Amino acid sequence: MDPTVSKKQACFPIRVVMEMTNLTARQIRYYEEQGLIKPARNDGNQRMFSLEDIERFRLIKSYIERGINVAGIKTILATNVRDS
Amino acid sequence: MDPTVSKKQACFPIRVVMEMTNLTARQIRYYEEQGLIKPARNDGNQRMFSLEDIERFRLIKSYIERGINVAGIKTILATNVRDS
DNA sequence: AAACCATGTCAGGATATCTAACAAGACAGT
DNA sequence: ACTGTCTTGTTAGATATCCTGACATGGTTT
Repeated sequence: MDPTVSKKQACFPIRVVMEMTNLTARQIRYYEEQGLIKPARNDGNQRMFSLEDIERFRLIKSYIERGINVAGIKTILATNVRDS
Repeated sequence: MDPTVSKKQACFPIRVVMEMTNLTARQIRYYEEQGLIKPARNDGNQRMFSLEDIERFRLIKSYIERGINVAGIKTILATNVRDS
């Protein structure tokens, strides 16, 4: 009865993701451009993010803060993630 | 570690609520206008809804479908809800 | 018939997001 | 020191979304 959001449900616009991750829109788009993440799009071509995406951004951010560059993160995520 | 959304966190724009509730934007705004619900607003004055709001809309919708009018729903919700 | 209720629809304006481009600081290699 | 690459900022123009207010309409009540 209580409403929930499944982890894969793409229901968050970029602004909310910015707030939830403390990343800038520029960073979010750049990480996508670099293939670290592939958010869904709505009919108007606007990015829509899931909780899984947000979790991934937090991971990315923690790696960035540890000084790992995008190429490294890409490799780490590729080997860690079972994309079903 | 896993990301979650608290029930009171206002993170859904109206379009997502439309999809999640099968209500029209007109209905959503009308129910607010009638005092059935009071969604948050972001800095740009756009409505931002929480999971609690969505739950409330589902409740409202079920009453509407049972033929109860807005005045009746208002009373029901007012007596049922403990607004902390 | 007149009034009211709930919703649709439209217009004009404000806000949000998109892509593409250029700028710039940090850092690496030469 | 120079050059190139990486990451992020910023800006511009276009598109998408959302806002309020107004009028329209079918259904119900009086």
